[in-house]
Amino acid sequence: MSEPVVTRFAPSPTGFLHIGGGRTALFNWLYARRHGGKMLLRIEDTDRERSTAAAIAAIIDGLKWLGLTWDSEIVFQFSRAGRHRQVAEQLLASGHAYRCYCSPDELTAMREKARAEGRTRLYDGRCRERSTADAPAGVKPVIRLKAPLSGETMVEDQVQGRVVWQNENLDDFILLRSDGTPTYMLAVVVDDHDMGITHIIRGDDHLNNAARQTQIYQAMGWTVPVMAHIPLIHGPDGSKLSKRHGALGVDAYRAMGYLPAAMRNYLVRLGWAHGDQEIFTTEEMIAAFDLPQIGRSPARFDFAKLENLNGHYIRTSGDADLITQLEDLLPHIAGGQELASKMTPVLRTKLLAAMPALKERAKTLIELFEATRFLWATRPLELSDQAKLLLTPEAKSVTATLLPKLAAIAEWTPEAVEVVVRGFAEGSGLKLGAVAQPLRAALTGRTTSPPIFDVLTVLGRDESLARLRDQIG
RNA sequence: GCGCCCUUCGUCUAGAGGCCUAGGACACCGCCCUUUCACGGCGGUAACAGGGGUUCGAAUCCCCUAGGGCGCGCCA
Repeated sequence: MSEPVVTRFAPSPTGFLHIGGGRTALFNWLYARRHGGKMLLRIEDTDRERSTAAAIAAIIDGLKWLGLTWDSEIVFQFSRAGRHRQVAEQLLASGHAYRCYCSPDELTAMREKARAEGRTRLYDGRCRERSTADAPAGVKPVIRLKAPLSGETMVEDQVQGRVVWQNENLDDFILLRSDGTPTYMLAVVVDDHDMGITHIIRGDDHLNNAARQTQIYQAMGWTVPVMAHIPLIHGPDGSKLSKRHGALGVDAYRAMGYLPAAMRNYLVRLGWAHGDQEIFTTEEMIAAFDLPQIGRSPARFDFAKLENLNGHYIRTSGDADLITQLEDLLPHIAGGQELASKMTPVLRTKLLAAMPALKERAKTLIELFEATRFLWATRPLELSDQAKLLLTPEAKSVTATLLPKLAAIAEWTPEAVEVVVRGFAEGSGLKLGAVAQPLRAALTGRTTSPPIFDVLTVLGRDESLARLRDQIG
């Protein structure tokens, strides 16, 4: 209650914003909102080789799509290198760090030897007591933290509980590289401190780093922020999330037709629960979210549940809003640009009219879009060659009576009508679904959702026709 | 190899010693609704990793084993 909460999301711009990062951002955002605090965004671009402007753009774009906003200006870590170096020098001056002249080759040899002898691969601290007078000429040193040799380092984690490391299992890690740039370990601590971060919420792959970072905080005499290490998301088979599973950029989820609200709801329930509640509005999430309730075991990514949730959000979305969502989606799917150019006020009116019936049966925006294809299609509708094989004399005769209506309302070619009627006539107990099959083939050769209004039209039901007129105009 | 973390239905989870013959959701299977597909309703299959303790009593506490994950870089 005393100090205002400040959280942060700190991705490294070496790729897209993947689903795990999205969840971490969500948790940080929720926690900040819950406590009336702020969430800051820091781009950890100290790896100049791998950081790209495209990745930064993708991360920002992904966060915006998820509806996650950050406060203040974005902090670029690389720009703070001077400050990081200053802290390293300070640590050196206070005796909490030392210069190490070990060459990469020497370190590799040391690790190889340790491995061969079955010992730990930690740095053995050989330069710790080496005086500068003994420094080999021409070697640019790195600066290492003079970590405590005995005792223990403890992290009071909001998710993991109290985690303790014996200090002999922690080594003198590098703070400043030989070229004067800071390592991740130093940069994170300095930035989190300078940015006034009160709560660090991040993936539990950083749990081990938390111990080392705690040692830096202690060496500097700084207050250690509250930490919460959340379990990583795994693939459906329990292994590490790979691209094959769901380690896609959030933009991929947008392209698959998932709604931001559904993503948020799915992500927040992955590893976190609030009793039996499954559906959360953003406000409910904010009100209920808390760190200790987050589970400690990794959760598997399940597309089926995401889809179910997405279907729920599509059904409960406003019709006009869905059309907006579809328009936003168009640029992200194949051939979408072309279709986008076909959007007219008339088409929009038709989409709006059809939406109440269509949104009930779509799990993704892609499915919803496919269900509207009959409205986008150029009329008269073409008959596929495969469908022509279904034509029979009986169908043709029945068609004659329905044709005028259909031509006027649905703009079908005679052949298309015949195919459907034939399918309908083939068995008295024929289900509408059976009719839909040849119909699909007849229309555009597609095997996607049946254009239900067109089917009803063919059936000649006055009621259906009236409804069709009302809804599609 | 060393260190740290984890382990309840197929999946996400509820569960903080008796309320548990373990609850909810997704998925799956039936039935109902329905002139298709959905939605909705009703019902069903399905789990405390294994073994030892502690306790009158353990999914809940302790130990061991097994399995999984993460870390051990002049990457972040």
